[in-house]
Amino acid sequence: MATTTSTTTPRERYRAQIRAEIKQHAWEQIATAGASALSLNAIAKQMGMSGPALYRYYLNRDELITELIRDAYRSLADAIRAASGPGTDLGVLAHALRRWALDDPQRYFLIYGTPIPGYHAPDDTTAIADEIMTALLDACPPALPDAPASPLEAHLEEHRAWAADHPAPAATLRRALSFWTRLHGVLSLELAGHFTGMEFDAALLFAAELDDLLADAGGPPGPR
Amino acid sequence: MATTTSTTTPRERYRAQIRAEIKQHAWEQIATAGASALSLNAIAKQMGMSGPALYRYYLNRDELITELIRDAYRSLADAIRAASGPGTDLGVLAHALRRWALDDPQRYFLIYGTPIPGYHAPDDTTAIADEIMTALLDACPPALPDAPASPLEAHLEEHRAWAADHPAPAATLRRALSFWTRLHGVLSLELAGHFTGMEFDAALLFAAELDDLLADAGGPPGPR
DNA sequence: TAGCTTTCGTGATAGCTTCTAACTGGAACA
DNA sequence: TGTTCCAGTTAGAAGCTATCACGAAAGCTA
Repeated sequence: MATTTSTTTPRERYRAQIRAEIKQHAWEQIATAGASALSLNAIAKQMGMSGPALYRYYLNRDELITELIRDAYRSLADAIRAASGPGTDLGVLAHALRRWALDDPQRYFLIYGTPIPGYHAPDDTTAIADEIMTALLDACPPALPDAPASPLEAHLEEHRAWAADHPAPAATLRRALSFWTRLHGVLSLELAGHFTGMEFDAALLFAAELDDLLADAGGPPGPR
Repeated sequence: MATTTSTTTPRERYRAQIRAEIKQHAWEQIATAGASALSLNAIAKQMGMSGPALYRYYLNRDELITELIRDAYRSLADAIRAASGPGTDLGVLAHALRRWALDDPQRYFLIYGTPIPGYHAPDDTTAIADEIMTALLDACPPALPDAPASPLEAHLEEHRAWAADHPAPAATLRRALSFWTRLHGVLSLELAGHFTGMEFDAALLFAAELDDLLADAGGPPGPR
């Protein structure tokens, strides 16, 4: 039996484990009380040690939250990539997104929720966001060549730096943006509970919006 | 010159003025640092009095925030109503919504941002939400009678308690929901800064989404 | 006008938070 | 077997929410 000889020192392994344990408790707190209620002190007590001990592992509360945001982004990108493939369409991606969001709403809001005015997301999250956008563009069906370019598409033709390394035409960029904003619109309101008073099934609204997005690709009229 | 004889006592008037002043400082704090950073202590100091004094005017921090949420809802409803009228279409409403949102992003997020798991919005906000939804339904163009009913519309036909006092058909309800979720999707991501990296103009995306919503009403194909 | 009552603002205090500083004990390493 | 490094401790500063008891001021009423 080959015990995997790691290149890390015992101290490093211990450190990594404690850091992971801290994050796990942090996620539990966030899921039940939201990110604003996250308390380093409470985490320390749950782990059976005194408050200041955690500062050996995270510089401060912000650094921990930043890492949680990074992990959330990473997790979303993984979920999207797991659903992506050579023949995937937007529908598969959409349902992967929805399942990921419903799986832990507060994790979703950590990325797409209320921004803190002063706070800036770490740089590597933009790389992950790019990765997600690329998967999205890949899944977009090829645009119809005969459709007239809208003002937005003309604008995107000249402002496509965010998709510079993707060959998709402006019509596809616009489709990807609509996919993103429309599904986020439904998901965000659903997760925030804005539909609770009304008795309809948010899943059907999500599906209908998705249908519209897919229908606009093929030939038929699309609206209803 | 008739000095308006008010029915309120001096004490009540003073109280109302201080409460308003507190709220004003609260809005400033929220605009610059977000709602989670709102500090009663800091407000008291800004007003030149000691911390506990504020508890004469608001039971606690939550009650102040609740009132701010109520005011935000009220303000949104007023903005929508001001834009509404006998002949208004969805476009006018959409731009009123967008202007209101851009005017104070944190106020928008106070309503539509990350929900606090434990917190429940006050009951009267649902009444205001209904008012907004009614204005929205009123502005929706009459649905085409020949369009086939989608699964969502069939579902809405049976779950329309939230629009019980409005004669609009299911197709219109679906249109209103799409209007809400799509525009919120664009606005929310724009205000949260998720478009900042990409260089395109969010206003054009908003306009394009609005065009799609309006086009689906009239006859022509709609997509592009 | 005089006195009573209500209410406003204060300082003190408890308990929570983040975060720093100094110290101790033990594990890893040479 | 030392020596070094680091984890975790307690103490403490500064901030927060929130409660309490007190004094003072303002309004209401006789």
